[in-house]
This record gives sequence, structure tokens and C-alpha cells, in this order.
Amino acid sequence: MIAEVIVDISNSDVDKVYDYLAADGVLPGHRVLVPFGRQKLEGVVIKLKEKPDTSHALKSIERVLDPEPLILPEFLELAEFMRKKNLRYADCFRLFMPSRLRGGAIRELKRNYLFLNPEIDFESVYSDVPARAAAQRALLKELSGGALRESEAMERYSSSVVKALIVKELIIKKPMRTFRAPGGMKIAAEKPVLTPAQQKVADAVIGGEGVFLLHGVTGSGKTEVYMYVIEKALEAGKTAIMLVPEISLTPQMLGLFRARFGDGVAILHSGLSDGERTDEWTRLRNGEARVALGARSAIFAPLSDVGAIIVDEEHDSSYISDSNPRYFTSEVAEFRAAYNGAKLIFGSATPSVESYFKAVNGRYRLLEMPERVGNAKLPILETVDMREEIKSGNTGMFSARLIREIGKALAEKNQVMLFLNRRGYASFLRCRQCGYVPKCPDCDVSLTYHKEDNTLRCHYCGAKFKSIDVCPLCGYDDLKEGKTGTEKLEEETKRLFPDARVLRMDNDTTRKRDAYVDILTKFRRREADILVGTQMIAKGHDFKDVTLVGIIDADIALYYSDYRSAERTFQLITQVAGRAGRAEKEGKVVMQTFSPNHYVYKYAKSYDYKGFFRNEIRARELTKYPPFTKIIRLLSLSENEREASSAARSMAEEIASLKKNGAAVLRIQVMQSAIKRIRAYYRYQVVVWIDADGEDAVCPALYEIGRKHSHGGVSVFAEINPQQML
DNA sequence: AGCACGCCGACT
DNA sequence: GTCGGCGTGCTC
Repeated sequence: MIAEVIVDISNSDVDKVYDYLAADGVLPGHRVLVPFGRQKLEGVVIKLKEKPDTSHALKSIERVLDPEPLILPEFLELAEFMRKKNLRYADCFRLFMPSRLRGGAIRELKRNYLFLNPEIDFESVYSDVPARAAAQRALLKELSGGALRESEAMERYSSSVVKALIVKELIIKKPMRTFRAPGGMKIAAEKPVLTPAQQKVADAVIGGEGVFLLHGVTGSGKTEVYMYVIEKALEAGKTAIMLVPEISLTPQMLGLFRARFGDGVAILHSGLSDGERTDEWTRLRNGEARVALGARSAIFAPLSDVGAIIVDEEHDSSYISDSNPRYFTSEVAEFRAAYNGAKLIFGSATPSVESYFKAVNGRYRLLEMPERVGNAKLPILETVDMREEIKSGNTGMFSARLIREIGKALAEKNQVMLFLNRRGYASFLRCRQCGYVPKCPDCDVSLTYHKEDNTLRCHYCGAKFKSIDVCPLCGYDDLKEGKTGTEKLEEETKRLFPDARVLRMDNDTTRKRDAYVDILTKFRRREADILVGTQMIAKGHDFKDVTLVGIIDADIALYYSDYRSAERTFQLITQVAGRAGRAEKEGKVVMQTFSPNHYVYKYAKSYDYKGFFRNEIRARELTKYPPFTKIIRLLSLSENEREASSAARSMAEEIASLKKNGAAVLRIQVMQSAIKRIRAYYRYQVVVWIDADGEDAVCPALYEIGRKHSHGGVSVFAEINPQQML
């Protein structure tokens, strides 16, 4: 028999099928060890066949690494699907299994457990232990109820107690495979009865076909619908996958699912240790857990017979991987749903324009939940025109209005969230005399001033420098500070409200592993009155005492003038607003803006998603942007500027000749990237507009052109509809 | 990704 | 003469 093998090397030159002689018993999906050149490599068998496709002399598979194929047949097909989308086989298989399972051995975590010696009768033994050996009796009693980790027994009793019982041969010690279960919060959640609105949506999903887009306002109770659908899948003997943005995977969320589905839930996300991930993966693979809850990568949960897939907050950018390997979670979800005949729900309060467009066109089935559960009102949104503030002499970051509202909320013993999507203290420093601005030596961006540790930092490569007090060029000692970030916002808030307890949450305060959970917990426990932060505070966390949300600079996302900036702004405002007034208290949102007449604010204020969508989709159609076209960006990187630019130009020429030969290419643009250099690599790009449905026809050729130009000092990366074009 | 082959510069 | 720089090419 001949086996087609993919070797575990992530390099386009070797990312293809290699034929090997296979003994009986080798099956598709098996991990195998194969001789490859002069080395021995791990690979995956993707197919068996009678005759080789090559005249090459064939080598034999050296060894099969697992008793049963580790890769499910579904994933072999998924790999083929993803490969058409410009991913390498090797990268696919790396996504499909935890890294621990590669590299030959599956290391199991073994721990010593204590058991009662099964050869003796508990009752008689127990009475033989003298009453004064209270600790020994207690331990025996506990063990009669089940095994206990040795380390735990040592901790709770003592080593001498354990030792004594082992010497008396009343208990035995045995190593056992343990599964590390990442923790969740213990929540006693009885199953609520669905509201009529929730039930209607749930019934539509259960009784319907195809892919669903659930458009439900924040607080409308989408999670209950998800859990209901998952429950139905489980009742039918199937499995389920629930995806949330990484940031929403709080202990509460885990606790909620644990309470509902018990040990049948496995968690998959990037924060797990290798060991934890392997254990959770294995529990899913062997059927012990039937619900996978996790971030993006959990879409690859090794479940068979998937009955439901939920993608919550579907508009969230974390569903699109920003570095290689790039894949669209939604595409994988649609593939798996189709393969398994599973229910697939994309849910959001602010669906992406692309998804909503599909719903409007019938590609997805649209479901709506326009009301909050329990009559809770949506907060009132107000804009404050910051131009007027400046005219009236207020150049600070707080408008008079916002200061007043914060004061009121604090006086009423409520909590406040202040949102500013820019971290650091000041976005740059500039010498008032000669105009010098400190820039990153490796990137074409100015350095952000961080007052906390008096550093200048590059937010693109992470470089850190000691800050300056005088201009290094002219020696002048008055440096102007650029746009303010969260650090300064925190400082200003403390200055204006000296009695309030202020917490800050951004990339800089959450560097440590559980820091962000800690900050949120503190805030929830009312150990602070005001939470200041970036994007992070906008997502998915409910605080019942927050009645006011201040958006310090609502325009930030609008400044990035790409076709998605209005959409991003709308999503952000709606999300941030969703944090206010979730319980019986009514909420208010104050948005400070310099362009109050922008249509985003009009629609956001009245929670008019549909109005926003109509406006936005018209603009996209006129300007020929997605979803009416697809944009492919070929990014050319090189330490040598001339090589980067000439590769880009040469690619553009080849694409132009494709177009001439009739390819569905609409427009080609060669240019320097918005940021000309990052990490010492110059960035040039070719941006190609193609027909909305032209991906299969055009993209393979574009990828090939990119690959051909990835040579010597130049690397080319291809991206479809890039999130941002930096 | 490795590893060998191969073709030019500086050295005991 | 030969040691060794890393460009190029190959792996069923």
C-alpha cells in the first residue's frame, strides 16, 4: 500500500504530498515517522492508494505513532479546504492538534493517588486504628469515599499520617493519569426558562436549516439561546462548539457552562498551558467532553458528529488570525457545519457589515432579538461636541458635561467606566523649538511616552527607551505632548475626582497572566469607583452598578481612514454603551467627539443598526469595497527598501497581465504601506480588488505570484480583506 | 526546516 | 594549498 504523507515542516517548498510505502494497519489520519532526506520527520497520512503518483524510489514509513488515527477524517478534508485558502498542510495539522502531541511522545501527566487497599475490609480496619490516631482515621474515612491526590493528602493531613497508613498496608499509592481542568467560577445556575423572544429564536434554529445570524441587542440574552441549542444537540447525541472572543472567556463564562454542562465542557484557548491544552483536547477527542468552549482556535476542537456551532460576537476581530497561519474562523465554522450538518449561529449585537449583508441576501437566515431581557432599558447616548468645549476655553480631556455626569454618578454611589482607545501617556513628544519627534529606530512611527516608568515605547515592535527631558537636537527643554492615552486619563481622573478610587485596564496593566481578571474582579466587587481603559473594558463584561460610560475620544477609530472605520466605530460605541445600566438602574453614555455630525453617531445614538447598515452598505457599493468586492493585499517585506519595492512593482505587473488575460481583477494599486517600516523591515504592498465571488478563480494565481516573489531578502504575505493595512 | 554541495576569499 | 563563508537545491 502507498500512503500519502504530509511532513511536519512549515515551508512552502516541501508542503506537498510525499508518497511512502506503508505496511498494513496504516490509516489516513495516523501520525507517522518517516525518513525524509537525511532526517526522520513526523508526518500525517492523508490518503492511501494502490499506485504511487511518482517514479521516485519510495521509502517506507518507519513507524506509526499512535494506535488509532489522531486526525479525524473531517480534518483531512478541512486541510484540503484550507490549503486552497493559501494555508500550508503542515500549518493546518499544527492547528488541528496541540503541540504536545507533536514531536513523537504523548506525555501524560501522572500523579500519585492514594487508595484504600482493596484487599482489606474497610470496616474491620477502621476499628483497628486506635481512636487517638484521629488524623489516620479521618484520612481513611475520606479515602473510603474515593481516591485522593497524594499531594493533597500531604497538605491536609501530614506526611507521617500518609506514611503510617502505607506502612500498615491499609492504603496504597498508585500513579494515575490526571486531567488538568482549567478553573472556572462556581456558579449555581439553575436552568432559566427562555423568554418568549428567546424561545422563538431557539425554535427557529432547531426547526430550521442553514446558517443563522442572530442579531440581538446587548442584554437580550443570546447566551441562553446558545445554551439551549447546545443542549438540544447534546440530547440528540451530538457534540457542540461554542466560540467567544478571547477576552470574553472569563471565569464567569466558564462557570456558566460548567454549571450547565458539567464535566462535559472542555476549554480551549491560548492562555492554557501546554499540558492543560493537551488534556482538554484529549478529553474532546476521546468523547469524555462533548462541548468545546473557547476562543478562535477552539473551532478546531477534535469533536466528531458536531451538532451545533456558535460564534458569539461574530464581528470581533479576534476571529481573524492576524499572523500566520491566517484563517477565517467563519469559513472553518461554515465548513464544519456543512460537513456535520450542524446548526451554525453567528451572533452579535453589531454584526459585521459582511455578515449582515449575507443575511439580507438570504445566504444566512436572520434572527432578531431587539429587546433586552426583563425590561432593562438601553442606556441613553449623548454626544458632546468637543469643538464647542475648546471654543469655550476648555482644552482638557473632559467636557464639562462629562465631569458633571461623573460627579453625579459618584454621588449616587454608582460606578463609572471611561473608555479611551489609546494607551500610554502621550502618543508622542515634540520639541517646541525645533520640532524634533523621537521615533523608533526600527519602525516608521513616533514613540509613545509612558510616564509610569518614564519610557518612550514603540507600540509596534515593543522597543523601550528612557524618556528625555531636553531635546537631543537643540537642547531646548520644553517638549510638547501629543494625543493623550489611558495613563494620562487615569491621572486626570484622579486629579478631578480625588476621592474616587480609580483602576486602569490596558495592555500595560494586564501584562501578567491573570491581571485582567483581577482588575475586573476588583471593579465588580466595588473596590473601585471608576474603571479607565482601552478596548479591553468594552467587551462583554457586565457590571450592575455602572450607570455611566464616558467615551473620551469617540473618533479614534474614524481617523484610520480605511473602509471599515465607520463600522468599527459603530461597533465600539455600541459595545461600550452596552456596559452601562444593565440591571434595574438606567444608564447613560457620554461620547466626546470632534465630528458630531458623522452619521455613525446619529445611528449609534438611536441604536439603529439597520439604519447604519443601509447607509454603510450604500457607501461600500459606491466605493467598490467589500462585500461588493474582495480585496487582496500582497505585502512585500524586506530589510532592503529597494528590494521590497521592486518585488511589489514586479508583482503588480504580473497581476496586470493576468487582468489583461481576462482574470476578474478590477483594480491594482502598488504603494508603500501606511507604516513604511516595522521591525526594520520596509513594507510595500500590492492591493488588488477582485469580483466578490472571484476568490476561487483569481486568488490561487495571486498566491502563486506572492510565493514566487518570496525570495532572497523579500518575504511576501497574502491577505484577503485585511483588517487593517498597516 | 535541515543538510549537502559548491564556488570564491583569507590563513596556518 | 585548504578551511570555511553562506547561496542553491533537494527531500517521496
